[in-house]
Amino acid sequence: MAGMSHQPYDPYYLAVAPPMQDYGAGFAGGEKGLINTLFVSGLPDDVKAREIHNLFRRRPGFDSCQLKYTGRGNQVVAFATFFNHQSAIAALHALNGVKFDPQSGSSLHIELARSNSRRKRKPGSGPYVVIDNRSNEASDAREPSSNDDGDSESEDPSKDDNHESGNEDDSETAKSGETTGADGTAAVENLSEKPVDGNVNPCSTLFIANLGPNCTEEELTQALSQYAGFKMVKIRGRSGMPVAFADFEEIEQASKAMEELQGSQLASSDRGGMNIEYARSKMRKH
DNA sequence: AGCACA
Repeated sequence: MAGMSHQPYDPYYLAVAPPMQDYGAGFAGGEKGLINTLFVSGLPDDVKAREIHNLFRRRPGFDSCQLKYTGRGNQVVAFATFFNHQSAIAALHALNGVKFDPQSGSSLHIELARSNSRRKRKPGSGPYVVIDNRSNEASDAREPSSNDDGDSESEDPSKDDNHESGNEDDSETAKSGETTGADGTAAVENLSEKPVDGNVNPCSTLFIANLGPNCTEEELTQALSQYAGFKMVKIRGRSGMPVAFADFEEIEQASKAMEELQGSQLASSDRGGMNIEYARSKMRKH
């Protein structure tokens, strides 16, 4: 967990926010000037804010979202805000193009928002909010901003109030084992304990499983190339359950990619999100 | 849970 100093960057996506807004100290964003909000369209007009929230809530670095009835026709759009730019990008790649409603066949179109959501996360407000600009229709779509998420999983609303800046790993890093001292010293040696991430030894090659049958190396490259140090990805075992190996220059870079892409779903996937682990051995040089 | 290429 120690000093990873540089952020990966991707020239395609380094969108810079217009300077006219104030990113004050209370703003949820990390790196100032970078877009960390996604604009979501292609939603069915009966979409609920809860659904949007469920769509994004598991993405690493997710902060909050809002559903907006534009008032133009029945168009509905949504904004999802993340704690930093890269998390937003990762979620974009993970969810762009996925079928949102199998019945209607509508698929999501996700892009970076033109500007960041300025909405501060107030202590009282829920994880999602609805803005209804429709003119005269019945206000049947009001959503309480409380937790009626549908599926109840372990969620702890009490710990996501204060992400001000630079949260490299705001996720659950140390959960099993009290080796992380409150004094800041993280003693990471506990011999009689299985690795925290359920994984083996760190490796600069990643093993990626739970891919859909028609996942391509191109698609994976799309998602992976946003991370610094990415070299290449290879798909193996095309029969039934394809897996992939993604090679990075450095272990730290592989770790970063794994953290952020863990569980994210590719557009091609017909199952859940990717399952990423360190590979057992480094990809051989080509 | 599924880890290849040489």
